[in-house]
Amino acid sequence: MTVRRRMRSPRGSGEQLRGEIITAATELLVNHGSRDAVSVRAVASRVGVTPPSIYLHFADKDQLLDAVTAASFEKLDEVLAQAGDGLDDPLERALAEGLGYVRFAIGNPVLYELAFAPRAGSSSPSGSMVDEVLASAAFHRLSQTVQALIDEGFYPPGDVVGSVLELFAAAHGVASLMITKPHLPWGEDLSHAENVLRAVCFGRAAMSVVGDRADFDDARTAVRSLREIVKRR
Amino acid sequence: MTVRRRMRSPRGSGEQLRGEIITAATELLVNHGSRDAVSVRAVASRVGVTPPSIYLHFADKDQLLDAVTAASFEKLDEVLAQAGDGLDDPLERALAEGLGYVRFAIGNPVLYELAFAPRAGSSSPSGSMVDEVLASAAFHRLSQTVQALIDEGFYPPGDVVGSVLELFAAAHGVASLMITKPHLPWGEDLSHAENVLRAVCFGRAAMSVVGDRADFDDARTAVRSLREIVKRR
DNA sequence: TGTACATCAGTGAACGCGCGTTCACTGATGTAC
DNA sequence: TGTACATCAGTGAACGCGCGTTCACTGATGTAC
Repeated sequence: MTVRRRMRSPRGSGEQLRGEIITAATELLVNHGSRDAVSVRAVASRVGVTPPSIYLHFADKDQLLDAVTAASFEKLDEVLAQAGDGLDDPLERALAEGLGYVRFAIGNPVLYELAFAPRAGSSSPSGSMVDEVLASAAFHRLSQTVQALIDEGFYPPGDVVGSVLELFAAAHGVASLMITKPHLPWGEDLSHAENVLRAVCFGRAAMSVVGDRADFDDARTAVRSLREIVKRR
Repeated sequence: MTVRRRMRSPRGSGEQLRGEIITAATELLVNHGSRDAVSVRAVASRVGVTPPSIYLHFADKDQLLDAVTAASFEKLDEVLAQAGDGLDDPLERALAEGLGYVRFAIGNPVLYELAFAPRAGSSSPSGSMVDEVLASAAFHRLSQTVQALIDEGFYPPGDVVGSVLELFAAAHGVASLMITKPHLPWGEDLSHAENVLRAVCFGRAAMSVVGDRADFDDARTAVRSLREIVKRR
């Protein structure tokens, strides 16, 4: 293995190495298919630096991985922004953002896995991590879309966060399953993901009409009525 | 640490140790909160046996973990059976089984994590693992429920597996998120999971009425019509 | 302008550790003759 | 009935490995007087 030695950073800019470390760790995750590939030694070697240098910028390995995850979340928000760009219809935007989410996840499976891997010590209710997800730009973006759905009268008003979490759970479920069980018959494209996202969007809206706590007789009646309407059209 | 030595198995029943090993590995996963707690040494010690003995029953550590996962899937099927037992209405059974699934997952988070952790070498299309999930008793059970939904006219006929995967993805999404992001506002009970499952069930049925590939104008119209119907009732 | 000193961005070598796995061996139990 | 042998269910000790992390040190660059 060729060990390229990195140029030493000029005086004022020691922070530069920090970014290079995060990038190198991310590349290791992406190129090799496993998070085991990310060792402090491997990261250091890729940057062209010795292992102790890592500790000049991160207290320990966990903090490095946290930084990688944070960077991924920022990247995710960019993808969502691009996916929903120019779509004025909030329903279409919700679908597009959901699909963008799934596409990002299955395009960066190991990164995604890391972001959603249970980290040791996460059981501690450490205040700041309560809204690690809630505070992310990506979550904020989805919230705006859901708020638009509410304003349009398609989604029930009130619990924006809850509705976002529903969408989030649906997108995460499809993405996570497609990544971890790739042999299941998902089809060639993202049509399965699209079906799930459409179903949950539409179902959320329709359930709110028949009542959140409605039993299934209501749902059944609603679907039958719907069928009549469509037939008559 | 007290090392209890296990009695040597009588002549014909060496297979007995196999079961004890799987049980011990499972308990290690459950008791400690991490899959790192499962080392060959730790498992052997818990059983009361020396590490090399493990290799009398499993070719390597991966095979041991595979066996643990398989045992978990069987346990899952039992939970689903219990959850749906006595419910003749397929809609209610679908919801109950979905909730049972989520309950099992969040009740056994580390076991669940292991079952859905990407394993090295899973990229090889090794024939037998294509339908590891599809062939499971749990999947078969959900298929029967979905088939009943189709027979009842609530779900669209045809793609049973696809519809099961939708339910599966929804349940997995909620469960996985609740496990890995426990600080998000899920509420005290499983009401959020219930909302998602209801939405996807109802949405699936309703989308099939307005057409699988219908654009969102149809969905919007359908929801408005639904609202009229409910208002008039 | 010269020089002593502080700071910064690292290096080099080593630490102890637990891991998965292998190898040669043991000793009780059953079986063949 | 006795005994040689095969088999079974393990043991005990060791292998090499890569890991996260620490510690004392270096050498270039800036700053104070």
